[in-house]
Amino acid sequence: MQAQTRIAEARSRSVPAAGHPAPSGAPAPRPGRRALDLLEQFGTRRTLRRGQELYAAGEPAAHCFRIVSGCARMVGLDADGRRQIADFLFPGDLCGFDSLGTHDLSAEALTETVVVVSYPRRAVDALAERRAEVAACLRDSAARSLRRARATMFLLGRKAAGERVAAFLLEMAARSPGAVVGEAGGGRHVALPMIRADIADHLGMTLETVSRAMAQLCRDGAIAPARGGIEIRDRAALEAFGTGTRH
Amino acid sequence: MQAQTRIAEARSRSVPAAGHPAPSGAPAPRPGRRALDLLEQFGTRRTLRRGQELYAAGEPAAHCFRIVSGCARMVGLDADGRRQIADFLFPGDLCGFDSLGTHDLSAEALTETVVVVSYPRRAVDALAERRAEVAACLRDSAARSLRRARATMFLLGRKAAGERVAAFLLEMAARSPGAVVGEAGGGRHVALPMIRADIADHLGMTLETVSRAMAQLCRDGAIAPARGGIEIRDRAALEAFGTGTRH
DNA sequence: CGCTAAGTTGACTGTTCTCAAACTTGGTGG
DNA sequence: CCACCAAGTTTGAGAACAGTCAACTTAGCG
Repeated sequence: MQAQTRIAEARSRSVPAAGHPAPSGAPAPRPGRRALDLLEQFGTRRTLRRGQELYAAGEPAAHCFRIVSGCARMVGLDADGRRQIADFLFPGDLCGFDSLGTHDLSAEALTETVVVVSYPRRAVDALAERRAEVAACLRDSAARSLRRARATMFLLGRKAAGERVAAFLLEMAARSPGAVVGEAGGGRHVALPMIRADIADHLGMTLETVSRAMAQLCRDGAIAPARGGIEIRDRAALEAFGTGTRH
Repeated sequence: MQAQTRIAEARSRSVPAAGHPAPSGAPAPRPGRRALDLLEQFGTRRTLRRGQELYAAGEPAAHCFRIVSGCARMVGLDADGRRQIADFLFPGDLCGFDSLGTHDLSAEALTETVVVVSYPRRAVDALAERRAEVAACLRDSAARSLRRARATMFLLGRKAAGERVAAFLLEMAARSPGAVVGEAGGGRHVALPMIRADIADHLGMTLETVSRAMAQLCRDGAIAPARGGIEIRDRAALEAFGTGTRH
């Protein structure tokens, strides 16, 4: 476990463990997300097959999207072919709204079929211009993305392999479609529509290390393999896993 | 060098190396940042000493800030005392504008004195409500923060130690006060107001490893030590450094 | 001119990567 | 119906990058 600059007085002001401000806390009020209903009239439905792109990095951001069903991933590639998955997207999630000019990442369908609603950027901007509540909603959405990104930064910079996998599974449990906020955990099924390589590229590690960490979690009885994902058997064990190992 | 999921067709749509969309490219138009001048009437000036907090993580976001002079850091701490510096702030940079409800990170003065302008959150929100161009400006600012955060995620997840340090120095060169956009590089002085531990906590490594990487860069002739920072001697060498090593 | 904080360097350890092989799983076609 | 194949996953053995611990040097400051 890497211990440099270990701050002695680690007070209550700590970084949220996973992506969410309060993973099992308040039911997330999402102030005025209803405001986006005004946008619905401009939306057109689209269906994608697995691996297809909603948009590519560098492309002019002409459209934004809302996931209706299925899952997607937001992918960054560098010149060497190294890949970083910034985030996974589930039904209800927005993407492309926080791009300026061009998209900085690609968005790709993860499941066999993904249904999205596509909004023309011009319509979004025009509506935000006229209706302050829409602008506020978009600002709020961007702030939420930023908060999630920062939690991921913390995970990538300061957590050991085991901790990352455990945090990832807990986040998936909280975000997956059908996740019940405030669920006590235990016997909870968590769908993992992405392959190991995707998880690895999200967590900044190799797929082998992901596999090993999950095998260890199974041996510890924290999780159990299940069709298309895992089942959380011991939430406390999952939360504690990997602490005390960082290089 | 970690090579899993190395995508063969690494096309042109690649992640920007450092934090900036185009580090040496277009002069960054910043559409309508002038709009924030409307906010100036609500701003009050404040001076902080080194180590003092602008705000603490978890605190209600009652104020937002603009750095006038000096530098600051945005810090996340977890319960174990592990620290992650999400970003450094330089004169002209905004912070606290993208918080919803509470600040998710702390902001702390880095240099001996930091002068900031403080804006009451209520005034910011009220102005954004009435003036669409202000709302657009804030949305734009949040998008830029998000883009920077994603570039850092890529760096933390997929770059080797040497590459991280090199990318960091190049980013500092681009962002430091007095940075001339489009400067050819070579003989360029880069101020580093933060200590090694800060750099380490930003790059997700130990201060010893940061020190070793910088020593190597000096030996390679890419940089040279200079008072309060470094000097870039060979920009190309700096850009190429560390590629070909990732575990 | 000593004191403290910051930075450097060395030796050693270990977590994670790399390479490689075996094993599932699901789909296809003979 | 089952052999076969491809994609994905698991597991093992060894290497190496980066972390840990520790000593030493340098810089700043009263």
